[in-house]
Formats: sequence, C-alpha cells, structure tokens
Amino acid sequence: MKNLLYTGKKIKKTRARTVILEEINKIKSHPTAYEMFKIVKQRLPRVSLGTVYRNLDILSEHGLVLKLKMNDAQMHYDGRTDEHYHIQCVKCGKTEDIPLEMLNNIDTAVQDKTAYRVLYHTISFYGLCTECTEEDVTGKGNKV
Amino acid sequence: MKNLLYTGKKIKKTRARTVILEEINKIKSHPTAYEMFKIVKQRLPRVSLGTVYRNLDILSEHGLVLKLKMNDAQMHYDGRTDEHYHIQCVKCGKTEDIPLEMLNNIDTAVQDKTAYRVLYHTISFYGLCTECTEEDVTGKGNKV
DNA sequence: ACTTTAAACAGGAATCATTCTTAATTATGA
DNA sequence: TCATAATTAAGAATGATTCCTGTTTAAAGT
Repeated sequence: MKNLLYTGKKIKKTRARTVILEEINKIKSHPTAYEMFKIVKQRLPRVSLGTVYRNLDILSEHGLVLKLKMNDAQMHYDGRTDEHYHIQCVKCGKTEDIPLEMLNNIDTAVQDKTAYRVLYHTISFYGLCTECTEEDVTGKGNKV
Repeated sequence: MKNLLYTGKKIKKTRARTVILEEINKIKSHPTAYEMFKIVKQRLPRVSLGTVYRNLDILSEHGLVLKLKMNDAQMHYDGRTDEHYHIQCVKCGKTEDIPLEMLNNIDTAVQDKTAYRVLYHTISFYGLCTECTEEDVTGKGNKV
C-alpha cells in the first residue's frame, strides 16, 4: 500500500522526483511549487526551484499529483489524485480537500443545455478556515 | 434599461471606462484584458493596455463586471454580473456562460462538513465548443 | 464658463510565477 | 561497466499583470 506511486508508469525514478512525491503525500493541504521547494530543500539542499516545477508538472501529467488553480496567483499541488473538490481560505490562502461527493450528473446536464461536449468540471469553495475566523476578531490583514 | 451601469455607484465616468463597459456588454463570451484592449482600441486608439487592466479591475470591484479565472494563463471578464457558472473550450480557450441554476445548497453542505466558514463557490466546466468539436476531425493543435 | 483638484491617463518599467536553455550529472538497461 | 537519453542546477527568458511618473481630464463648485 505504500509505493503504488510509480507502479505501472513509465516514469524515471529520480532523487528529486521521489522526494517531491513522498513529501506531497505527507501533507493534507495543497502547497504551491515554492512551498514544496522549501520542503524538498530540507532533504535535498541542492534542489532547484525549476526542478520542483518540472517534476510537479511531470507527476501531474502522469496522474500522480493534481494541479489546482485557485483564486491566488500560484498553482497548488495535491497528492490525492481521486476526483474531489477543494476549498481555499480567502485570508491565508490555505487550500484543502472537501468531503463532498462528486456531482457527476451536472456534466451531462450542461452538455444537454449547451453546444459544448463537456469533459469535466471543477468546483472551488472559498471561505475562512478556523484559524482565520478566530483571527478575524483581532482584525489582521488579508493575504489572498 | 440601458445605462443602469453607473447607477448608484460612486465611480467616475471616464471615456475609457465607459467604452470598456459598453463593449464588454455587447459580447456574450468572456474576453481577456488584451482582447478587450484590442476592441476598445478601435474606438479609443490611444488607450493603453494598463488602462484596460485598471478599469476592468475597478469595474469588477464595483460589481459591474465579473473577473474569472479559468484554466488558461489570463483572466477573463464577464459583463453579466448575476451569479452563474462558466464553461471554457479546452481547445480554443473561448469562455462562456452556462445555463445551469445555482447550486445554493452546497455551500451550507460544505460548511456543515468542514471547519470552514464557506462564503461562496465557483463551478467551471471544460469541454469542446461546436467549432472545435468539428475541427477535431481535421486534427489541428490545442491552444488551452 | 472658469478653477481647482483628485482621479485617471499613456507609456514604459517593474514584478512575479513559471518556463526555457545549457552544460554537467545521473538513472536505466544492454 | 558503458552508452545514452533523461534529469539536473543555475540562471536567463517569458508573459500576464501591476506599478511609477509626469501629464491630462472629469467632477464639483464658483
């Protein structure tokens, strides 16, 4: 159950790639490339930011990582690869998974109503995480 | 029914701003800032791209335009300001409105299941528009 | 209409996330 | 072990967007 990661994929197993995948799978939230870079750098001090970007891309092309576009400037990466939805805190930018069943029927509903051949959809929720809801009282500034 | 645009808003009515708003309201699809720039330039040849960006931002802050993040690099702008969902063609990047009723209940559903105070959500559909579905046979390249 | 003045403007520089280039290193498989 | 194709570090390049500066303009009073 541990390393089903590279299983059955023609993907070269390099040092950086392995560490990136290990580390992203330890995290429940969905870091940016730069956040992953800082984490990976602790184990591979000579790793470069470009390598982290490239490997996150390769991993997502191979379905081992999800690449998420939320309402901030950077991409976020998710080690959980089954289809699911996400939420982002509008204050601190933290991005996490949502325990909501997939709405599989809306793609066909939309396809029936439009001229598009619908392939997939994304749902993103935005709100305040617990920490930021509490901080709200203190009136600190926004990040996202 | 025509110019409810500036109604009741403390927003200065400048040449560029007026033209941008008029033009975006003529369009059903959701152009990027640069596409708007090219359109506006036909009426105001000396307009600058920065002005178009700034005004689209101001207009969206005042709720006169929606700013959309889809799965390409650029922001898209929507003259229709009531809540609704969007679809983007994965091939040509065209972005349009979806005739699907708002799923108002999912915010509370998510709030009940998470530690977040949910404020809003977005749903984006991706697929192939009619033109690109047809072109598919001819095997032309992807843009988005 | 004329004046004032804060906001908006054009043009171009700056920023920031991401991608690309290149020469050196490394994983894979014969 | 060797060949070689992929990967890497470092930094340059790119592209969307924002910011800066000196000039212009819209809004609100005279």
